[in-house]
Amino acid sequence: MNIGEAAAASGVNAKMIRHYEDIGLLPRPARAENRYRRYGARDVHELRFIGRARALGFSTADISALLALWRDRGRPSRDVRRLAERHLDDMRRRIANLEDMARNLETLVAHCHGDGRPDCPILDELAGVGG
Amino acid sequence: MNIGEAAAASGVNAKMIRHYEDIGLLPRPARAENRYRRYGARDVHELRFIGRARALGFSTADISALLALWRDRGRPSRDVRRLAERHLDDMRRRIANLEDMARNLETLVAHCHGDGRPDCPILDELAGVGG
DNA sequence: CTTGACCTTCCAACCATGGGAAGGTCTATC
DNA sequence: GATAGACCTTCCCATGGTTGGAAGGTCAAG
Repeated sequence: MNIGEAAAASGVNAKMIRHYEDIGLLPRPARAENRYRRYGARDVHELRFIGRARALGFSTADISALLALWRDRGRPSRDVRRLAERHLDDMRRRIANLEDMARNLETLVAHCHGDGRPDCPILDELAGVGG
Repeated sequence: MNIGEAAAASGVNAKMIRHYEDIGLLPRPARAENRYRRYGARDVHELRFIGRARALGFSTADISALLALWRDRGRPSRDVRRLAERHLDDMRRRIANLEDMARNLETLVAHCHGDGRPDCPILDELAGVGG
């Protein structure tokens, strides 16, 4: 099947399929006589794998490692879990950062009249007034 | 004062000060005879403003708007608050996305032995096994 | 005069994704 | 068999925030 069909079948668009090939995440596929890329069921399977990993927030570097682990039937599940835990920690850190910022901004917004008057605690805080 | 002192005084490093100038966030400063940028207390104040806004997660585009609102003494606080609320919504969306991913991955990690055995629900899920 | 710290501009990289140009190929329809 | 439209190819560029470095000018202290 051509790249467009593989994209439709996997949910990964053609542009990204070429990109994943570029960065070595996917092996270079066989080419037809017209130089079109040719994909099979196995490729679509890997593309779906990538799509699901992306949906869990894994970076392409992580996905590369996950694919290698997946291809290696005998790998210890320890390795997979460790990778997932590192990613989880990273996400928790990002969440905590965002929540910190959101909480602070929420407080400021709550104290801002938000009407026609010019005085505004949000700008005051940013300007370092009384902070 | 030179850019290095302004950086030290504001907490925004020199590289970023030049960048903010490039993208029009800051006015181009006066230059000394040696072409060095010259900054004053007002500039340091604006840089601190930018630093605090970045710490609240505002994009440079938002900060540009906030600076304009700040400089305009008569602006209605409504405008500031609206901008802040949009940013808050955006952050909440990002948090929700991350939490979704983290929850899903947590479940998978919890079900993975994480020992020497090869079977791993994380890879199974990514591969679409039983999913 | 030399050394080292500072400054200048310019170029490039990260990451994932998307847009688009310029050109080749296939398929359906007239 | 011509033409249209959908598909494919490679290539370059942009995003956003930040960092790194190269190559060169300037200044202060020794």
